[in-house]
Amino acid sequence: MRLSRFFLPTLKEDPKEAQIVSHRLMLRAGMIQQSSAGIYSWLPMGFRVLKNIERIVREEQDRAGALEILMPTIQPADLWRESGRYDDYGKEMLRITDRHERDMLYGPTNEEQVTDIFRTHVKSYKNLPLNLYHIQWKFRDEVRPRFGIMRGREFLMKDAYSFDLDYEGAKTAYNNMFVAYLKTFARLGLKAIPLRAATGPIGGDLSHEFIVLADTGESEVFYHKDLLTQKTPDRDNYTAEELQEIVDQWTSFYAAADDMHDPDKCDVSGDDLVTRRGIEVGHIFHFGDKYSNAMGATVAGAEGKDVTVSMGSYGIGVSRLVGGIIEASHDDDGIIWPESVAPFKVGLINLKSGDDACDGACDDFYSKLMTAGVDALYDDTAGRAGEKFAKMDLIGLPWQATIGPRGVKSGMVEVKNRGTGEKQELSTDDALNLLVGKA
RNA sequence: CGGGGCGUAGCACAGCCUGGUAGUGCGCUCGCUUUGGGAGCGAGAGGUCGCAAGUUCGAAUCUUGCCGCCCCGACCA
Repeated sequence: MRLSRFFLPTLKEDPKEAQIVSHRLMLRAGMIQQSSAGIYSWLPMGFRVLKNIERIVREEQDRAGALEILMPTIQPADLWRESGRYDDYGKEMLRITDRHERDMLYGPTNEEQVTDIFRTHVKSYKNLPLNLYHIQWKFRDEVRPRFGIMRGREFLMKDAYSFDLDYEGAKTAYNNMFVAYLKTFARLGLKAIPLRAATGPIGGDLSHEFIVLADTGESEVFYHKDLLTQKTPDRDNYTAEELQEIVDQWTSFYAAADDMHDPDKCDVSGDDLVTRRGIEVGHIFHFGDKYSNAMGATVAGAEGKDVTVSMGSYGIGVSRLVGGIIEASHDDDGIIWPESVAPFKVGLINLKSGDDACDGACDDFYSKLMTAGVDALYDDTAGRAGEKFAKMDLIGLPWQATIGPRGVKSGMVEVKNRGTGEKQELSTDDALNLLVGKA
């Protein structure tokens, strides 16, 4: 993509409403535009990152055996009356009345909707286990939206729902998602730690939240330092026993958010206990028959009798992750995107647009990158060098390739790693090989 | 939901107290000079001062009401 043809409204100054770093950088890097409190438009740069995160989340859900569907944003109130949550949910639920005076709502979550799908079509234990997920916009009318995209009212969430015949099956489904989450967050370049969590209004008796460590996180977390050095599971198709082992291993270390942390009951000694701040980016629940019972989601068991299915739900805040990743990965100059989610892999800087030699070398290098399938943003604009460097650092592409009058004669390209700041002068071919290898 | 703050050009802000032709910097457009870390000079474009009512000869400025947004706390993917 040529920058001259792109839409990238960057800002030199900090918008005053943006207090935390991810919000500031997202606005400055032209990723989002606020529409109203807690509601944002996604501009091309932001949308690309959002889609990359969504893609990774989807791939890992698919690998874990979950099946993607798409449920609507607008739901009928009657479904929620069945579960009893229409009255329980309170003002966070955005309620809408259609032209026929029917009560509708903008879904804050989809347990009722998915349970309705399940009970309509699944009648036999032979069709279990089943895990259905979707990646859809949610709306929760938060009293106080803040932190930009991190706590919006409208947000993109992956939510999966598992259906099993009994508790043991449900626990395996839960463990399966637990492991899928470890893999997902690792691919996103994040250190995410699972914490035992209170189950809250969704109900149930087993729940973990996944926290990304970042200094600007909303809550304080306490954990054993060895938790961060655990090996991320990397295989597919673990058996139930293997899943349990992995979960047992990861949960054997002490980890608690401030609301669950009790210094008296914490047996981790001083140096081993780490205290940091974190952002919740995922949450998994086992809640048994809370919804299946209320809504009549039963299947015929092996003995021919109806059995109420055991369910769990598993959320990942996809849009929140955009902010979460920035919180976890930035410096004074701007964002540092992990390669897996970067909007482009390489930023190509033409230091002297309008100069025939520079233009020629850059155009040539750019077309080679494209031919090699490297997603590059080519700054072919007439700006000055400093301005181009600053902008490239701000938007945080993992690799920068700079071609200017100095190197063009000798056929050299300067390649910079945005994360480490390391620069190297390479021949065009070597630079190309390096960047192709990374993409 | 309790407490606090702010609405003036795309962004950051001054002007308001003490009413009298709407300003500054950045950004944007054009020209020239520059060109390896957010350039210099010159010339431009861009604002019904959040909305409404009131006071006044006259309101960005004073009064009242409304709307919007942000921050702190309690609550949440």
